[in-house]
Amino acid sequence: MASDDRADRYPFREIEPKWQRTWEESEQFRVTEDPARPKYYCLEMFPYPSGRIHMGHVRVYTIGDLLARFKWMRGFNVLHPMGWDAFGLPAENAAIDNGVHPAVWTHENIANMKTQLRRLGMSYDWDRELATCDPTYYRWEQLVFIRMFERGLAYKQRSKVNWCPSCQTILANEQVENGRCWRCDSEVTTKDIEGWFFKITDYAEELLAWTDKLPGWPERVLTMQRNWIGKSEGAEFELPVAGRGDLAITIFTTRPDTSFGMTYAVLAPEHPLVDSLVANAEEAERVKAFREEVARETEIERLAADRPKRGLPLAARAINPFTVKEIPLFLADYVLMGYGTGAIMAVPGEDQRDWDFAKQHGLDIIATVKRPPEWPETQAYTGDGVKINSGFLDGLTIDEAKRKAIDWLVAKGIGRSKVNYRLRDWGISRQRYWGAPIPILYCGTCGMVAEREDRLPVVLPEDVQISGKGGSPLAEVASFVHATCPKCGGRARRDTDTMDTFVESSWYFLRYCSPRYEQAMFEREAAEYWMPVDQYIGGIEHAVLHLLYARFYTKVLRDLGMITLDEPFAALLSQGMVIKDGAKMSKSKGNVVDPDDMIRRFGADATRLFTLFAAPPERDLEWTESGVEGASRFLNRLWRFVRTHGDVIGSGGRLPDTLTDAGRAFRRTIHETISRVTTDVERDFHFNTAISAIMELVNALHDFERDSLDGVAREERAALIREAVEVTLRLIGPVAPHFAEELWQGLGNPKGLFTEAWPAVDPSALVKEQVTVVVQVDGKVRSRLTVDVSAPEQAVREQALAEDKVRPWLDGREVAKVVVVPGRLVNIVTRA
RNA sequence: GCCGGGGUGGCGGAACUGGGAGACGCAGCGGACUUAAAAUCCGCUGGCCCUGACGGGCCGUGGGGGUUCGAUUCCCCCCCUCGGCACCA
Repeated sequence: MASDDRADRYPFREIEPKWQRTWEESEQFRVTEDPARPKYYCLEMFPYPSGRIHMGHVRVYTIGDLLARFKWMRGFNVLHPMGWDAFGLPAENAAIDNGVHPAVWTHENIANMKTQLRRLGMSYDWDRELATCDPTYYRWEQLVFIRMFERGLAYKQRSKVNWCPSCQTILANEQVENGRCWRCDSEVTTKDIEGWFFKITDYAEELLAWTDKLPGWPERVLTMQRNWIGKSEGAEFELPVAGRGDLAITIFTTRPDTSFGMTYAVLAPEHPLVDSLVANAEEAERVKAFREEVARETEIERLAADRPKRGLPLAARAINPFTVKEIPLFLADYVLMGYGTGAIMAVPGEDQRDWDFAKQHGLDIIATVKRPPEWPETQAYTGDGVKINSGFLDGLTIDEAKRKAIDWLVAKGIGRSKVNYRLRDWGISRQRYWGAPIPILYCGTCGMVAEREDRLPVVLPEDVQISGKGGSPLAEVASFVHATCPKCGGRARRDTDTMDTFVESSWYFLRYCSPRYEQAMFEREAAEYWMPVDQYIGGIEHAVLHLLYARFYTKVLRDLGMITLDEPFAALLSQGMVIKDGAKMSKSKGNVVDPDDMIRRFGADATRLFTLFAAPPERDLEWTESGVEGASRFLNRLWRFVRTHGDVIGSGGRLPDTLTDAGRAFRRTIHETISRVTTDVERDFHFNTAISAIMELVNALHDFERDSLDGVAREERAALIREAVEVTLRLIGPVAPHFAEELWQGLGNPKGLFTEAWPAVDPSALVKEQVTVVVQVDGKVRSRLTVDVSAPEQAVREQALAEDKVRPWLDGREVAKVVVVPGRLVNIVTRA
């Protein structure tokens, strides 16, 4: 037992708490703005205080800490803050289950998790810690809410919204995943109620345009956001209803060029025009039955692929304005009220859905694009081609025809070009307690009124009965609900909804810049200095949630004149999940690894080392205990080396002017390692290969120590070993900070490791006199040569051709060509 | 269906700009130390084949084609897989 207490193992249980205390007491990672130094804002997505950290947290925060410490050593002024995304449903559920108040539960969890993060040795500026449930925090988003309300960017509307029956609240579209609640996985239903929305659709075009201007973001995240915004360009125009001069159906299409092929049109079942289109009571009855049939489908059923399309023909007919022919009208479930105009022109010739529907109902199909000869008769054609059967569009390409068709619509005054987005406004009302109150009141005389800014914050009351029975618990708190009207002073009632917790996380990165500032959301100069976040790190699950909301909110703050900033996050790193036995860690699978347990058994540094080493950051990380043991073994090996060679390292002084061959080779390894680790960390985020390079250096150090006793002068040997050790400790510092700091200061270095500069590459150490050149015959390696770097190409070629191992391969063949890549290889190409 | 990742030893993963495939680590095997084990240290470790041995050959980065003196890397087609969007007109 307790084998890790043996003398040949480093005492992480002593040194880790020791250095954590020292760094904190010396306020080493406390920062202020300093225009003289380049700034680096390193931010990891802040955690929800669920109670305990998990391996996913360890992974993100380890990556962030590595970068922050690295940037410190690179001379940056580093802002590396931490805080708590403290509002949200789990706190309320805990209250319902255990009777503990959400505030109490949340603060206890924060205290726990803070202790855990400290045990990992994170370099946070704890002075900037914040919790979003604090009134001094959320008061500012209430202020912004009011300003958004005044500008129409926040509005209240009754509409069909996503409703989670289990969480008893509205969900934003982004919070519904495959028809299920993002948090509790219950099936989402729809509900027709009033709620508050942020007008994110006003920013759809800008949010989309900037996805092409964020080179530091991973492509997959940008793609997800583009898909989510879902821009489509086309035209909108009117179809007159035959015999009804008063009625026209507006449709949206991305293919106005195919208008001559429109052989029918379709309305969404719930389209408002339908009631005025029905001919008689009998038809009204059929429409009603059809609507009910469609409405019965659940969200999940609607998502199922290859459903047969349900349709109902109407007696009324429309007129295709291009052909001036009457066409049938249908209601069908494949047309959605929520997109475009809720009505389409159907072109079965060039749209597979319309084709399927037309076949089902025996409707006409007209091709308006010339098909390739081998095109099957059984499906719509969506490819390129020349327009046919299309009147004045005949002979044009699709793009030309689109433009000409739109021009024609505009000239006739019945249509226009139109851009549609899939993105919907952000529903932010939550019928729950543990969130920031919406600062709106309802007055009998003045109606809906925003709270006066000088009466903010609207504080969330603490004396609340939380039943979980539904409806906002705030509605039961008389002292909260009854207030005076900010306008007339009369009696008014407060809005009892709270804001989506994603509102708090949409600006916390700005608050970190001046977390105690009392005059505004943030101190402008501080924010202008620190923003944007230079490196943001977090999980892919927020690709279209938090990361879209935060981008939107930042643009709103900019347009409110609060800051000049277009985008909050210059670069984003989406780290992969931590998995075990091939699956995401979960209690039900029983494959959860507890960070505290790892820290207790292997120490924070070995845990950190393993999470960085086992996989590149953006990929999933398979947790293996033997891997952690390997990480621990490496640290112990280095520890033993430094401890048992103290005398050699201590006696290491200035390097002699000239080195032995062995010494020069070793020194080249040292400096090549610095170079590799630096680019791996700084440019590529290849932390795993950075660590393997350091491991190679340590291996080389052992070899050099052993092999240099003879043949290398004692001064040279000691100086090189010292250089190698000091370089290694500085390189491994950001990965295993306690370990490196202990050894570093143990060598008698007076200053802390993280106030030291990152090691610099000595270019002269990289110079090679000789290189190994591969000799190939017809692309296959047959020999290797060691030649002087300066050897002329001709000489290398001749030496290669004369090689003993090469000549047999040339026997009976003629040399056709010799390719020489200087310093790399010679390829001798032969023919019979 | 559209968009975006990815596919390399027993495993995690490496490979600059088209130039030695498999770095580093895990697991495994052999040896040293030990009464023994653990720990540690040294060595081997893609597959197939030839050789008594020293050595050597062939194959090999999802599959098929192509470009090239040379392809894990570039181009075309296909398969598998993960993620996003999706009766979105």
